[in-house]
Amino acid sequence: MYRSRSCGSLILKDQGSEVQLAGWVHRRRDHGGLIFIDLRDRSGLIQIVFNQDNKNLHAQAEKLRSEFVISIKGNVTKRTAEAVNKNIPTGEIEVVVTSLDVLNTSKTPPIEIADATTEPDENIRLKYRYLDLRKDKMRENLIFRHKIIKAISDSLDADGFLEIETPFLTKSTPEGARDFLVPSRVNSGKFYALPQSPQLFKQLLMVSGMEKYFQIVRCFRDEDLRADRQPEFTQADIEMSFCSEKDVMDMIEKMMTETMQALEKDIDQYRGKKIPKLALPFPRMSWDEAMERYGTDKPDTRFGLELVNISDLVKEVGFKVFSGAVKSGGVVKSINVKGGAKFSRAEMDKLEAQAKQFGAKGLAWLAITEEGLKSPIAKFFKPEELEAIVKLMKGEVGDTLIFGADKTDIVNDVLGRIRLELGEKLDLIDKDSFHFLWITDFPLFEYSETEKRWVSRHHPFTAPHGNWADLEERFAKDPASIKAQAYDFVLNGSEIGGGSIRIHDMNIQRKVFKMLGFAEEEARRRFGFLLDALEYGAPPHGGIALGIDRLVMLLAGMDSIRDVIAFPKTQSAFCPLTGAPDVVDDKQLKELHIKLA
RNA sequence: GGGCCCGUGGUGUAGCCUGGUUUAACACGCCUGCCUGUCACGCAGGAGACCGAGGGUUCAAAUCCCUUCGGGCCCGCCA
Repeated sequence: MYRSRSCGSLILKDQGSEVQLAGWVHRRRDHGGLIFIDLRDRSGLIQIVFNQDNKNLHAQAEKLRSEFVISIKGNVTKRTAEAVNKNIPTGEIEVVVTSLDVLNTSKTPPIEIADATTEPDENIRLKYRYLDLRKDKMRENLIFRHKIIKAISDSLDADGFLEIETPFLTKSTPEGARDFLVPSRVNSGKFYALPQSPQLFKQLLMVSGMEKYFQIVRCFRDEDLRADRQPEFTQADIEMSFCSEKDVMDMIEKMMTETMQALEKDIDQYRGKKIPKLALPFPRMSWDEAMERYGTDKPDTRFGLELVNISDLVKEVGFKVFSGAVKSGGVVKSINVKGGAKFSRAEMDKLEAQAKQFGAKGLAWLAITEEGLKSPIAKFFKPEELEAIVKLMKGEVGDTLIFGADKTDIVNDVLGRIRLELGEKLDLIDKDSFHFLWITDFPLFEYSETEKRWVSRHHPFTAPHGNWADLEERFAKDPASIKAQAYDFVLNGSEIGGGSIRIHDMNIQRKVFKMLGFAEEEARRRFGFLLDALEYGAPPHGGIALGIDRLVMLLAGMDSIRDVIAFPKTQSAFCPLTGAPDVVDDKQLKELHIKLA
């Protein structure tokens, strides 16, 4: 036996009892005759004391160094009033050691575990991840992650959902992200793909009559990495039968609320303050409205600075950039940057440079000052035209209006991004608030410029809104106007989940494949198993998948998904710890029937 | 595929712009010694980097230039 108690569990009431503890030497304070050690295990810290009552023991203690692993026996003692350390939970007590066992020594670690203020280069953190994870923050993050997953699982379990595993070695499907491929040894020249999500399997489970399925499951997408994107990531994948969109959203709201309740203390601790309770139901906003007001399908509603469409006001003005944009089917939108008039010319130039980077031709602006309107474009307008714009924008002295004029999607994209920049720059974002939001009524299709065809916005199994019978007619007329029974779940401007009601009718599914440009034969080859299944009494069904890593990151207030994943990869998809990916033996390649170019 | 930032003892940084008094500085850590109430203990002393790698410019390069490798943020990409 190495221990009878955990370090962090000791409390004042334990005084007088003899305990055995095991853990790591966190810090040592050697006073010569008296040695203090902060002993650390997963539960926390406790100060242990070596005095000179036992000379032999004291001599052993002198040799202890950072990160040595020890087991001790000792007596829990109340500290004197002056000696209490209010900074740690166990600060009222200490353990006077009576015997010491060094279980392992340690080299001086390249990461200072006890130093919470500095953070080594990420390369070093990942190479010595097992040390990095010893630090308080990382340990807390992993514990927090565990609790979130458990809360989600508990909530779904209580609701009658079954956790069912689905294959990792599966079939490559077109559409969507690039697949990770796994060569088959047994089937020469053939490949499995790792799932981008268990999408088709969970639908099949509905056909199987499982009714309510969930899985905390790894998904794989071979795309470039970002602060919030890893090639393998975890989803809470959910599917249910006989449900409407509202049923799914209601269910997720209940689950999220229960999860937030279960995590309340942890979240408050992360933020160092009480976080207000969530307001229910979460706001639901159509995709059209989100694009109109925020220029994005994942609006950060923690602050204002909304986009306002001023096309009607400017379609006849002399300024061709504005009127021309409207006349050619585009749009002119404006943001009232409250207090923006204080920006210097250089700051406005920088903002414009950013807008150009985002794809704008320029960024017009108009400052409302005590001395009147200041703007490089004012001279192109009649005074009453400017007045009307300022009035519509509710402009006041001290504000700056910025404008985007172009094709609708460019204006939305540019101003949407500029809005986020300004939100940060003007410090308008309450970092300790949680704005959950549903975006609904997505377009079913969008046109892909690269592929020169209509592609699914969500995925090809998404059910359209409206009458399914005249789907082809609607598609022929105006593909972009067809809305989907699809919804995204947004938190603070991040997409943390998305789902849809699926097509459960083989004929409709077949038609959608056709619209997407799959020949009958190809659809059969790629998705035949799904089409078959839909012919055997497939119930209406739908579901959603939540990105666990992002959710944990946002709730914990971290800036990178890597801080809530035990062993993540670098931006170049490399693992400094293991050295993966790496070359393999010729023998292995040969068995897999693979010849390198 | 593209843009921007970074790389200096074990760790985090300064120095670089404006090349030469730099024997490359500081903090943490590490080592030795002293110390019985510290808790980021204190005090005294010490070791440790030729500046990511390669090339170039120059009398002289951590410093300027080019190439390359690695890390980060972003665009593209991510149904």
